[in-house]
Amino acid sequence: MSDRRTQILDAAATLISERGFTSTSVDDVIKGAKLSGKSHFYHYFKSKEELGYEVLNRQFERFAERGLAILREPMIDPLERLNLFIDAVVALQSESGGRRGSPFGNLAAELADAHEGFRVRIEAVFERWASQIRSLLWEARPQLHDDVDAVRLSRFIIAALEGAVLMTRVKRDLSVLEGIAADLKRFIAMHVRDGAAMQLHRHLEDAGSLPHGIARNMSVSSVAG
Amino acid sequence: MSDRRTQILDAAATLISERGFTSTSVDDVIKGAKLSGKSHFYHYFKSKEELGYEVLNRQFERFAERGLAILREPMIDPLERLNLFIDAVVALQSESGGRRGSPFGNLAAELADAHEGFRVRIEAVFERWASQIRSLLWEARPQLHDDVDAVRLSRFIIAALEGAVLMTRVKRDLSVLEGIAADLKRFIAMHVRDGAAMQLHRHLEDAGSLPHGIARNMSVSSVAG
DNA sequence: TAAAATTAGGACCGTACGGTCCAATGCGCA
DNA sequence: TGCGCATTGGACCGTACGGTCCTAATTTTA
Repeated sequence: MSDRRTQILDAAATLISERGFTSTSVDDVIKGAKLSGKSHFYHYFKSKEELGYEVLNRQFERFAERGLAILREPMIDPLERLNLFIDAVVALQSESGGRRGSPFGNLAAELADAHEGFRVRIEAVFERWASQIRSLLWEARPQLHDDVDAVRLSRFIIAALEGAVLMTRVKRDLSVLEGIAADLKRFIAMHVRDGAAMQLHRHLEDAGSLPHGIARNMSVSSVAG
Repeated sequence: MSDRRTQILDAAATLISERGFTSTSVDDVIKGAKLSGKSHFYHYFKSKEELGYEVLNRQFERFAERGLAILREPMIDPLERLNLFIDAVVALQSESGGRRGSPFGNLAAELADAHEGFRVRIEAVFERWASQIRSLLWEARPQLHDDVDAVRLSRFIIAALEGAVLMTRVKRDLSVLEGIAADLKRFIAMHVRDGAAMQLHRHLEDAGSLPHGIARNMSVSSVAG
């Protein structure tokens, strides 16, 4: 992959995450990537659409590096990893001051109905994400209730996070995301075997500021039960 | 309010909820509302922006009629109303086959960053929505734990629903929303006083098909406790 | 019946968009 | 030296967009 290509992709990713795909013109991308003109751009990408697809993949890979990688850490208790992952999403959002949304959620809302090509690709991204969480839940299954539905729970986690990011953008208030993240952790804790963690959560209203706390308690409770 | 105006607003609402605001042209609206030409449109609206604002308000009012009205029903137990409301959101989404998203979430994702005028108005819509849920929770406070944070819980409910609708659109699968709705009910049940409802929820995995069930049990448990 | 509001229809404008084409210039590499 | 790729720069095209202006017919209302 040439230098210029990634340069263009980076510039496009920033612009698209700020203004959306439709509202980002090829000329904007050219300016952002400091290209000489359109022919320079079309030397690397055959269309704006193709650029969009590649940006989407690239965004996922970045997200995978920073967020999803946590879900795979083999040395940490799986449920603790899940909490760390939620913290990572919050942290990622903090960097843009709550202004920029999830790069997938944005595109999803903008293009899911209008553009089938994007819809399919975004669906695939969500599926890859969900499958990461599912396999983590599978790993944590000794600690969880027998009737926990990993498919449903993974979807719930993603939906809650996407919705939280959206509301955070609208309100321009990071505390919205922080609050929902903490509640989400409590919801997950609800699925942990025996009552210990379920009673516990009420003493951990400030779970957001103690991200490691809950998960450790989860492990303890599962060992106890 | 003249007949034509509402006709235009209806057509615009449909188009915008299908394609988004940016991708809906004034000419599209004119075709949709069967107007004779642009001058006819601009006779009623001074700009496309103004149209958008009014559509947003109108969408909220419709949503308020069908969905939010349930939250205010004085004769039904408040927590049961909350479950009925969640069912109503699912039903609303079913009508478009899961294709059309929440009219607010769509606009929020599309315009929150790009257009301050819309952002502020969408924020106001969410706030009105959240305040309805807050006052319901206030009404239900004898049944709830003392430490329930109504502001946070109302935000969580809205975020989860918005995220669920978004994912349903992307996957084109209504069962996603149904599953998340059921989980959301369980999350709410988690805030109910004493352990009865919390143990109960595990026997009500199919809460989605028994919307009245949980809430009735909530009332019972709160009476018992 | 006259004034006022609504409907109709079209020409027009400036701008922006995605995309094409072309000609010229560097540039490294065999 | 020559081949091929990267870069530069700009003209150009068709289309679509939001919005204005103007005239005339039709309907409503006082």
